[in-house]
Amino acid sequence: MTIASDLIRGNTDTIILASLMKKDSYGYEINKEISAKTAGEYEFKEATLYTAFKRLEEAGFITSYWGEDNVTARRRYYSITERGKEEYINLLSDWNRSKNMIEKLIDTGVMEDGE
Amino acid sequence: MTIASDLIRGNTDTIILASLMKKDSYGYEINKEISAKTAGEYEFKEATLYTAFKRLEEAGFITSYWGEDNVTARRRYYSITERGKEEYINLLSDWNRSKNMIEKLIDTGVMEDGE
DNA sequence: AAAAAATACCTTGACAGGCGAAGTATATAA
DNA sequence: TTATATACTTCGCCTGTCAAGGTATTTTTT
Repeated sequence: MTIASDLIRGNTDTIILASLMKKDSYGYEINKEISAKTAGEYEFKEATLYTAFKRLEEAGFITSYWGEDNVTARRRYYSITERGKEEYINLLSDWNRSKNMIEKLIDTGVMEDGE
Repeated sequence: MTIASDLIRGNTDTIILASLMKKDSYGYEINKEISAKTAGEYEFKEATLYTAFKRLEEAGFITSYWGEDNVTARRRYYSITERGKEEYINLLSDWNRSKNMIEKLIDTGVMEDGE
């Protein structure tokens, strides 16, 4: 069962920023964390992920730096900025509001909760 | 406060089908119902709404017919099909799964519930 | 030693859905 | 008579996703 990407779409940035709220990280690792948290059910497509990084950096919500020489391939680390933290809070609030709205609009009582 | 359309995007069809689960209806009316249910917070843009009708009809999830001559302007009524009802159930289930996934991924504990 | 897989990043071009803008047509309210 | 409400339609732009392809290094397997 695949998750329709249009359902995740509006939350891409929020997911990335949420991850960076905890610690600096890089694309590959963020994706693996998402995969782990969702028991392998979800992961960004690479093009989507790196496009999102670019978008977020241009908007000033994250900054990036090359990781120290490490054992494996080179890594570009991302760090959330103050403005990014504010944005994350705003996006969370947007999600909560839209979630409630959607629930109000799509419920017809035909489905059990949690189904 | 506007709702980001990317947060609604994946639910456009679900919202329309949910409305048609209750009774046949037409574009303008569906939009007014949505506006009422959300206390004026949301409404589809016309182009979005009519594009969605076309998409749903081509997919066989709804059918349409012109309303009887009425007092105001002509109305194209839409009716949900059996396949449309199945699709609605599937979309509801998709929503529930993705909603849970998203919550798992965006929560960092910084925000109170319902905020 | 060679091949394959894992780690890690990047870019291009196509596609789909949302939507601003503009248009059509009728009825009612000011 | 002018504006507003009702009601639908189409065109073209914009944005985000993603298939496909590429680069480079390290580790594991054969």
